[in-house]
Amino acid sequence: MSPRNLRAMSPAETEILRLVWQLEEATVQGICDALPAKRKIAYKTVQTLLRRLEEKGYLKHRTDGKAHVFFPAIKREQVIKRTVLDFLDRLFGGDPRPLMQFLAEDGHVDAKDLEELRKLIDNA
Amino acid sequence: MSPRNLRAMSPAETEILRLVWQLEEATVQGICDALPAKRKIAYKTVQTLLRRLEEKGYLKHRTDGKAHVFFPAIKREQVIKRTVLDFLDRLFGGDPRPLMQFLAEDGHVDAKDLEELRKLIDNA
DNA sequence: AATAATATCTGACAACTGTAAGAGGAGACT
DNA sequence: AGTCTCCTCTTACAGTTGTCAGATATTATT
Repeated sequence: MSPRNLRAMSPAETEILRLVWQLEEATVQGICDALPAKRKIAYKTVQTLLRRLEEKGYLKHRTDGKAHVFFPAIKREQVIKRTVLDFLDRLFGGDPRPLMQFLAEDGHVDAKDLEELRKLIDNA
Repeated sequence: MSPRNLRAMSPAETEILRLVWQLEEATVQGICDALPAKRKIAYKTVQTLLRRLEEKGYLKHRTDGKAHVFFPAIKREQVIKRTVLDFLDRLFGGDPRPLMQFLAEDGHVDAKDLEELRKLIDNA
């Protein structure tokens, strides 16, 4: 139960969990509708992924009418933290700077964003 | 052959590839020695992971004496780019800012690092 | 030359993943 | 009441992953 015992989620599961976070709670259909147009997954597949996320302890559901409404069982921040740190370890040996640098250099974060982040830190 | 056709690497493979980058080139034994003390993997397992990385096109090897010396077949930057962007997509829908913010807030990057990065951008 | 040490090559195998189809229930429409 | 539609529940299945062991080859050593 403890987030320490969380089985890792697969890439496809991660994709789905993100959408649940975005919608705050969601039915299978809801997730299907929220999928990026580019990314076509069958209803049944989404259902499987949601079930597995629940089995692994990331989600819970309640029943609303005939449909299941899934919602997070663990705080997003916790999942993000574990996931990012794990990623950082494997790809960069735990050093976050190359990642920051990549984000900065590849134009994914511009100077303004960076300035905001700087303030965010200075004020912490 | 084109990096466009690269099959995704698994987490364990990523871990190993990072060590090859770090050592620039490496034998199975070299990787074993470079593994973090925390992370115990059998020689044979490392061998399998290196072989799979080669099958997938991430590594090549030459023979030196009786041992294989593995080295990158694709530029690290390319792999990093694909891997990070994929990660970003799945976990954050492609928006890098929450990731930057996480890195900043969780103290993994301090104000000084951030300042450096800011310069890096301003001068670009 | 026989032996020890060290490698590779090949094979294994259960668990996990991605992807989905089929059976069957419950409410809505005719 | 029968049928259409939308769900869930159960089952499937090949490919990938994590983890290694056994057989065999090559180099070094005695």
